Amino acid sequence: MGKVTGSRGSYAKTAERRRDIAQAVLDLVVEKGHRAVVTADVAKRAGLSEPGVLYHFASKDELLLAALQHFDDVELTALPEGESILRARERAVAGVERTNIVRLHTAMSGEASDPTHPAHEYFKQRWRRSNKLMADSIRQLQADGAVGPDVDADSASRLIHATWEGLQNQWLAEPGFDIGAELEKAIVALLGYPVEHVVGSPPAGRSRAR
Amino acid sequence: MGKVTGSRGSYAKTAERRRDIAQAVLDLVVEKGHRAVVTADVAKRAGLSEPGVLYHFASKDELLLAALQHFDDVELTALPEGESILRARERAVAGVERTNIVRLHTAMSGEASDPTHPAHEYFKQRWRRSNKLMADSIRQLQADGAVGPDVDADSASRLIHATWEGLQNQWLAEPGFDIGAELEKAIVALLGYPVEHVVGSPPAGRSRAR
DNA sequence: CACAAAAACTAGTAGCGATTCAGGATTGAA
DNA sequence: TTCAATCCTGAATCGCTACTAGTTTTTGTG
Repeated sequence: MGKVTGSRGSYAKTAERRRDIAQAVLDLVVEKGHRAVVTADVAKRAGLSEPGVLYHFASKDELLLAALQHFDDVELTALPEGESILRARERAVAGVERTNIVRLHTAMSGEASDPTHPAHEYFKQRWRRSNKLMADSIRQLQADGAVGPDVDADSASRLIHATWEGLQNQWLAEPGFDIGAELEKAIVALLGYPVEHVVGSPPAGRSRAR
Repeated sequence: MGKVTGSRGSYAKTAERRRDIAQAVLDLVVEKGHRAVVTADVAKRAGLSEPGVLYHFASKDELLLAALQHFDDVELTALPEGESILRARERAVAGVERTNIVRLHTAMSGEASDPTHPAHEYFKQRWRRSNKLMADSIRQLQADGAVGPDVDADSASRLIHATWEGLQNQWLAEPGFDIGAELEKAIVALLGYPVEHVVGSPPAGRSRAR
């Protein structure tokens, strides 16, 4: 049933408020790790009461999801033009201050596989989008003759992303190997091509057409 | 100070009790998903009071860890002799009733990358063990001439495991592709060898020398 | 066997933290 | 200006983990 009356839509400053809150969550995640984040702290940092925060995001899970999405946004817009996204990934994981974000990403991706989880759709879309992006890129390389025509672009894309995600997990458990170098090795093996311009989306930063 | 007196060690039935509890947790995880598991239910199912459960496992995280380890045990011992472990993995993931275990595994592997998390050591050892296992297997294949000498066994092992873990995540978010077939493709690309006997450890089942 | 001492357990409860409720303040379209 | 929709707050509520203090069971020892 459509709403007969009412429904005026969000007020002007609401979008900004939501961004502030998401930023507050992100800050706290980076500082303390997502398990130590409590809604009270989020509220304090965002300059809002606790129910005030929950008015904008219905649950804590949605708060964490908002942080992840917010990170996607700021990360992507901050990417230096011309820098290979592959390299950007390496950078993204190397920074200690981002470790906690990757942790959150990994943990949530486990939780979110439950279709009732608020972040379910997010992760699903995320995989789709980045798989498609990279698959297209591979097809382009094939058209250019840089990659053989026998390579299944969709499958290769899937495998490259899987490798990336898995490497992250290993790296979290025990750092001390060059995650970028390993990934590149996998790409070369899968495509038979020393890639420098295969694009996709970083672990905690989805591609976005601003 | 060493214990001058005292310290009699666990009683006879304690190991069994702990197994019962771990089994109870595992059952509940399979039934409801790990997020819906509460210690009260665990206690009820194990036929014990709540503090009684917490006497054996200090926290809920340890309970979940116990479930994971318990699954490793029963899974590994139940593996039909002669069946390729690669195939076993495929089977393991395909079963719907195991989905919740994989979820738990993934989520926890995110949480556990924090060194203070109870499961930190578990996951670290797990990667090490299975990496070593598969690397040795690859070296064996190289000795047999089935795999070229230019392949870096350690790196390949790392990448295969990473791929496996990543494929699982994708599969959880959106099933509907042949996870075993994809993995095999990756293995072939990385080793240049149609492997049937490369061994490692399944996603939620570590190798154990009973 | 008895009996101390450690281990295994129970009832009760403290207390943290997410969520809800019942309003109050603010915004903006008419 | 008016007034409904939106946004936000203080004060509970409630589910859940984990602790405290004391009780029963097990088991080595004489």
